[in-house]
Amino acid sequence: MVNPQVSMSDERRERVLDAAQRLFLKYGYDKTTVSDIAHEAGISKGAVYLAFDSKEAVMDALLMREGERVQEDMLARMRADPNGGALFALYRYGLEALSDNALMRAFYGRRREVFGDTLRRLEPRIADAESRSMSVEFVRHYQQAGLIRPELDPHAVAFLLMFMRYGLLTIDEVVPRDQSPPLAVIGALIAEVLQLGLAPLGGGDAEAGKRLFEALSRAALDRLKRQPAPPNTPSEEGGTS
Amino acid sequence: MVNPQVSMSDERRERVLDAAQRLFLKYGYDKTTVSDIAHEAGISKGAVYLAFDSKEAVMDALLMREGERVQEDMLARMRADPNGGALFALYRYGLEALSDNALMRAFYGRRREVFGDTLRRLEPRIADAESRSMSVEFVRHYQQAGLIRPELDPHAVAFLLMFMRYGLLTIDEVVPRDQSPPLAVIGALIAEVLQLGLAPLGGGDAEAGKRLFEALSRAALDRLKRQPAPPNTPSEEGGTS
DNA sequence: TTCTGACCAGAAAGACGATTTCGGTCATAT
DNA sequence: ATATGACCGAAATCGTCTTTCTGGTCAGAA
Repeated sequence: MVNPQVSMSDERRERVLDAAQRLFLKYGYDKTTVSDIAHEAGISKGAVYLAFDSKEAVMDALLMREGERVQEDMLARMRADPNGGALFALYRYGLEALSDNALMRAFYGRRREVFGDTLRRLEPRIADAESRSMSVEFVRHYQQAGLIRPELDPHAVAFLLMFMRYGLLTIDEVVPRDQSPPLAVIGALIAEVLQLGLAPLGGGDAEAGKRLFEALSRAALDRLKRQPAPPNTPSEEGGTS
Repeated sequence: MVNPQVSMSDERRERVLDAAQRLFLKYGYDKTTVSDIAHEAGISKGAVYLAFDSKEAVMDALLMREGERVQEDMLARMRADPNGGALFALYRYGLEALSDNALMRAFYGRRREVFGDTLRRLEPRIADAESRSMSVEFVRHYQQAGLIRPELDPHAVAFLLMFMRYGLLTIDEVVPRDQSPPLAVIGALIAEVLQLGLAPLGGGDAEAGKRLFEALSRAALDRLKRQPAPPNTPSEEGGTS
């Protein structure tokens, strides 16, 4: 069904996604119409439908693109740091990359103002992404690589990493972002605390961590890409009659 | 205005609060009527108004009572632990006490299903309670007492403690409570991580911490009690004309 | 071909009066 | 004194109808 041929409309798609991102973040998914997106992108409404099957497909493609960007960003930060493979650095860079991307921050924060009614549809994917990035399996791998102390309960550690990220990404509903300490300071502290609290004495082999993380995250992304399309959930509802 | 004489209707008040607590948690503030509360408490509606000025006053008194209970609970846990003055123990017991109180958990989690429209009115008080319990001043005191490493930025530490608690208390909107590791396990891990990550080597003087915390929390509670009534916010809205 | 914008059907958003609900009061009973 | 529950007015809810909006299509322009 999907045309394997990549036409020159790729740039068109990007512009639509750019426009959609701006408008979704500013007005929310529900209050943004397809005409608005077309106008913002400087094309006609029909052209949007040449590039995407539906409004939801625009959202999906946008999330995919931004998710990849976050991942690239995180990997770049990691590679730039000679000690970037240590758990503390990984987590820090992941958080920083996420926090720097407004759309993904809203995604993980499940902001209803931004995603509106499609949030329900996206929910499983958020949960999936969340568990993928800091799952129990992840923690086990790190324990085997000697980057997390082996005696710690991997479930508890995964949960800790999860709710810490959740808290950091969602607390700006309560404390405005500009009243919090700068992200770099927070990131550094989180990194330090996790390093001291979870890593073995000496911090483990940072290079091994770097390789491990790169492999794991690539594999996860590929798996995601291979998944063809998000299952349609036509808000099934009804009695038992 | 408040009658200084404590009548025997104190038990009546308690029963009303018990009833209100059950109903608020089960049906939410909006869907619970004063008649419902009266019925659940086994008295008439008029009697409710003999004990409280308004429905909002019931909510306020309930939150005050449960807040005190949480504090008592936390202090009890702390006192029971010979090492309870260490930062890690304090934070852990605070979280556990909070998590064990359904109403206060909903309060800190800003659950709209529970608090309904009054949530807006309560919001400042939540923020106040939040900052009170883990404020920058708090952290500074602990640094002076040698329980938190002095070189750490107190703002960052306070923010870390804040968003961690926020994340833990609110993540069960996403991950059902019964799918998370048991609170005791999480509490222990949090304690361990914070101890290793924030405390100086050796952990500092637990006794001093215990005394300090008790004093600080008592003072905070007293200050709160002295505050007469929450300011009425009649949802002011309108232009600048 | 490539793209446009008028067009459509179904959904959502008002309009609005009738009806019900609910916080709060008070005359009355105990 | 203490407590009750019928009562009140404001506000919310409901039901119904009308109007507007909006995702998606398609005949035709470029």
